[in-house]
Amino acid sequence: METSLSLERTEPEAPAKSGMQGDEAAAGGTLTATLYDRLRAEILEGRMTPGAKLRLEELRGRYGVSLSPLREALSRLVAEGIVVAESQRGFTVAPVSRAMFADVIRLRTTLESMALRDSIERGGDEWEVGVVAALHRLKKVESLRSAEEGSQPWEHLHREFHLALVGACDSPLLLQFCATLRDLNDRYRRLFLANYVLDRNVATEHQSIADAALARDAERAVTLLGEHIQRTARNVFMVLEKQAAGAVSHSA
Amino acid sequence: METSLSLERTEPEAPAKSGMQGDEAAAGGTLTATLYDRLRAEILEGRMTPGAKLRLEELRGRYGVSLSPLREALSRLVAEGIVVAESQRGFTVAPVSRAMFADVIRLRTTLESMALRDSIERGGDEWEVGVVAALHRLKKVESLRSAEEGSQPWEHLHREFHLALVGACDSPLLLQFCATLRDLNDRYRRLFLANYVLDRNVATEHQSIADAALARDAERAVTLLGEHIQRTARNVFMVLEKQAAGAVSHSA
DNA sequence: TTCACTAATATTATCGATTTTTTATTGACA
DNA sequence: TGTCAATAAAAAATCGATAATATTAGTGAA
Repeated sequence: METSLSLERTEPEAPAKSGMQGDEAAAGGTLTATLYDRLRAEILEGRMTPGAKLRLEELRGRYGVSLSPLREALSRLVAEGIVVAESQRGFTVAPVSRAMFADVIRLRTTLESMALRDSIERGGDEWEVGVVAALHRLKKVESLRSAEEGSQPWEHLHREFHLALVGACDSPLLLQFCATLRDLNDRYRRLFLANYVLDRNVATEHQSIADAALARDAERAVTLLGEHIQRTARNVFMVLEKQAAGAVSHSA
Repeated sequence: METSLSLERTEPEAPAKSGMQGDEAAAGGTLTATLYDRLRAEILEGRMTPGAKLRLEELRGRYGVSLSPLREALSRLVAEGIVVAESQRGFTVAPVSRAMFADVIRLRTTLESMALRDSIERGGDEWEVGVVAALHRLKKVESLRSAEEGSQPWEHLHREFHLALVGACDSPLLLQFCATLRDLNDRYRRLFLANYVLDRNVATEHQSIADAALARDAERAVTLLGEHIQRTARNVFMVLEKQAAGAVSHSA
């Protein structure tokens, strides 16, 4: 119930972040940055139980580092709302809730629509190329079937596609907000739709959105994007409601 | 040029934050939280030169603490985009730019309008009371004249007023985004309009916005709020443009 | 049995010192 | 005089240890 969103961007130190979730921690940087990337990915990819205690000693052992960089990485995640800090009581993985998810979906739909509209309006050739390319790569992976929705490569390309769509939006801030919301959205999807069997043709949806966008039909593109987001959300809600309150996830 | 916004909220450890900027670090908590509050306030209140290097040794001396809590506090600010970290090169105060400010203003206007609309729609008695009370307190301070715009108490009450306006919006996330944007906005105002002589009746503007909101005239309220934000922004832009590129600020 | 209190244990928060990397300085060489 | 390289100084990142705080276990009284 309490998440903060941070919005960073392309900051020098933490090379990964939103853009490249799959890609493991970029070496070379500081230990803090590496840990930040790894922890962030673990939580956002649904590999950590919401609300779970983050024992420092355990993490220290697991990653083979000292407390300092560990606490620094956690501090960043706290500011992002992905981790919660309680005075004198350490850190815990941010909890999940129906209300929070509903909020995320609502805002994401609104903001990403704004960004998409803007992008369609000012997008040039490079933008069009980017969208087409991203869609192509995504479709390729989907056709392979070796990777169903939720697989690492699919996740990455799916993110890239949505990124490409709004790529021509000229508000860095808005794009950051969108990225944050998408991250939060995806966390829920991965947590609650882990082994989910597709009941619809997601690929077709992406195709339609891209088509509308490239045809500069903002109205239609925004509508389709909204439906796209809502559909997945609906499925998450169903699972979410089946599980009384707690967050029944996987590993710890 | 690159800011991240964080959005936190009412997190247990850092009691202050957006809500109570003036109020110094709440004791009792951890050292990290205290430092976070102090540094955040210093930067946001315009007391630190944008882009300035944050020498750890110096800060350590100034606050009489060790590196650990200091670095943790800075890490949080990094995630918020208020401080920039460069790998192996330490921390610097986030820079300012015309483009960034323009982005902040644009998004703030949009998002705060959304929040205000929502608030007007669902606000109940308590909300109305809150708005009236906040406006009253603000007017009182303004009439005192002992404190012109920019004074500590004025800053606080001004923030409270804007907060009260959108108080009935039921999207915590949206409110956090708004708070973040308001913080960034205010940073520019304080940096560039430090000793600014009012050329307009800000008090009247607040009154009008409140009136429209309480009359449930969302359209009018949103319009007035937008103009209110734009007017101050215009003044900031003027100063901003007079100063070639650099940020000519005060201390530090 | 349950509550309150104290002792023991575990965990976190902070510190001081060490290692690593960057930045500044100096001097050789063209 | 200017450039480059080697070195010295400064700064940042990381570590291991200590102090502070919370949690658990245990004991005795109601």
